[in-house]
Amino acid sequence: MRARARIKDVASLAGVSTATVSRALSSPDTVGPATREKVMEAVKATGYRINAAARDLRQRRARSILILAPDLSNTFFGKIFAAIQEEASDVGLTVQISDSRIGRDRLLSLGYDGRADGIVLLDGGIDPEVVNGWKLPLVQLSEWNDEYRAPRLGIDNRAAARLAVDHLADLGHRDILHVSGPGENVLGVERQEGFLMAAADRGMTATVFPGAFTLEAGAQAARHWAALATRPTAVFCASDECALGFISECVHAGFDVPSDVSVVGFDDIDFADRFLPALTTIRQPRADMGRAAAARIIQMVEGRAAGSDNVDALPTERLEPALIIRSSTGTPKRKPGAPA
Amino acid sequence: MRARARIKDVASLAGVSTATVSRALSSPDTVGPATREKVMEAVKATGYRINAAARDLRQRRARSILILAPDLSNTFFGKIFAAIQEEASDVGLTVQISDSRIGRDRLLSLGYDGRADGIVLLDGGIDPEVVNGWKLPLVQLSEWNDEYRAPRLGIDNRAAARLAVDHLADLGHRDILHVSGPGENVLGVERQEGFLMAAADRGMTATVFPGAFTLEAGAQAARHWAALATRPTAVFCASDECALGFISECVHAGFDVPSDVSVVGFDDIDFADRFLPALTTIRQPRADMGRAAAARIIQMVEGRAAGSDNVDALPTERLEPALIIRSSTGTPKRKPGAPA
DNA sequence: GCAATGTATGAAATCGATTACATCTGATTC
DNA sequence: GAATCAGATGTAATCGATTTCATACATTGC
Repeated sequence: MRARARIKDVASLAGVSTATVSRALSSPDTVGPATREKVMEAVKATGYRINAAARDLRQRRARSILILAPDLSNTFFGKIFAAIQEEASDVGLTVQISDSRIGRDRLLSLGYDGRADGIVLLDGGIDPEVVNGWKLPLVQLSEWNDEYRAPRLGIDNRAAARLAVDHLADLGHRDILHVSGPGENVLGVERQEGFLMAAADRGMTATVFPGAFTLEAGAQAARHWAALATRPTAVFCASDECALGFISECVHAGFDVPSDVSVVGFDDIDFADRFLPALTTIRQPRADMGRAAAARIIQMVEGRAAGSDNVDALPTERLEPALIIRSSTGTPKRKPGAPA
Repeated sequence: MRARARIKDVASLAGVSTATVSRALSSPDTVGPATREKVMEAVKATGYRINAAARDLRQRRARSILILAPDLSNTFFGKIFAAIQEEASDVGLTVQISDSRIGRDRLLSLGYDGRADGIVLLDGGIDPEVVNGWKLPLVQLSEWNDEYRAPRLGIDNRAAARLAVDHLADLGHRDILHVSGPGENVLGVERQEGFLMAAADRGMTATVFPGAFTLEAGAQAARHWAALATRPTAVFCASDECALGFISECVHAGFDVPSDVSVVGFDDIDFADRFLPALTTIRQPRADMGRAAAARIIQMVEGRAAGSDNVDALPTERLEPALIIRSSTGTPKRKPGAPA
């Protein structure tokens, strides 16, 4: 077997023109049944597969979507990637993936070189000039940035934080701590705002430690917490990883969770329910988020191909977070010496 | 601003031919300095970006590599994806990603439609006919299959299992259990073989529970273990997830790790050192694996482009696993009633 | 029996770049 | 001053598909 067969080879083997082969493959009902048969045989005989570059060039589409995320190794993204890829594959689109922190020029090219028909953006921290410079259908997922002209999909992080705070309030906690996400991140900021507002509404004493979404940030926050003169009886962490880091460090320091401190995480990663203690957390429906983003971007891409022009303006979509109560939260211990 | 600028637009604005623009961009030193300047200005003025489909068609390369993995959401792959993407991006290649279980025909197309120059394959379970049917540079990473005609990169799983067994033997365990990977998976098979051989060499009693790489498989194995009349004092699990599931279930059933049972995992995922107890495990250098695979596939792709023909035949490469000792393993409890 | 219509097919233009080859200019050599 | 050469640039072919338009033929209606 020599080089790849081209459409020309199929055509001459079948004794028809390339136009007919093309038609037989892409819209079979426009060619005669006998011809179609001949073509299909020739395709099989030559092992012909379409050359995507040639087709994409002619049709000015790429049949591919691009996912941009700030850190591909973040376990939070895995399920989202999988869901997007599944939806995309179902409609014949391939998926490209790239770290969104690869440098301005490379990034601009990615959205501009005709290899992607649409972009799912999981990073709200990219220069808006770059993002708005792309002339492609774009969906913001999970994170967002008000300056991007693109619809947003994700949960309401303020409301989600309120779920956590209300749960702790209901358990009887009066003095609570938040280990926040990184300061420049919208998700962290909104969760913190939701935390503070909800705590105020419930008349609770609220403290915030600036943190990050990482295990290490949680561990560090735990050390600060432990050093406090009067320690809050409950902690709401900006991510599950942060929460697990917090718990881990607390336990190592001799504290018990939840009797010394209740901990609520955020995300509901796979390990959350197997951790010891199993983690109470706010679930983000990551697979749903991925599916919704994929559906939206596909709709935009196809809509654009079909000529409707206002598909890009479809509105923001909210998905529902849920409070998952497990074993890392409980009622606060009575203060030593306090009345029963 | 209208539609995207094409090379023709740049050429006429700069007052040169398209050939000159092309040369000014791809090999600047072959055009005169004044011309180069004019072209660059025209590029800036028009906002021109190359159309990748056209370039790829003409050059018969895609400047893209494809990663195929059996489950994109598996946390094990994240670091690998990130490492590959980083290396690829450095040399101007984009990365496509797909689940490798998307159906034979789609899969065949992926390696055949000219959109990828090379493939990194993380799945040893694909029909060899499909894999060998691709006429592309190919690297097997982590998993492999002897019938694929492609170099392999990964650790020696038998030797890795031996590290775990030796560690347990050194601690004084005499009766050990292995919760294996899924039966059809080479990684699971080799780890099991390594386990059995090492246990035999050390004169230990060895049992195997068929399992999987999942949390749930570990939990289930723990229930079986707990039900045993004489329980092995140590367990080697085929993955960290499995190990965490095992520990979690044991603790819930009232056992203590490591005093009732020592547990060794495999992979060293990020959570391993924050779990309670911190998990003793075999580290797979995932970032190194990704980097090595990327380097290899890039070498093959460039080599092929440069005309050398035997790059595909480069040999298998072994990376070193390491035993990471943490808190989930310890000396076995003396049997009740046994002499001190 | 003839115009009108529809169906199947082919020829050739097209998508937007790269590149082989031709041409032109000016410098170098003898 | 002619011959040679190198460097810069342009012309046109090319990559491999899709799609417009034209054509050939069969079918329908009157």
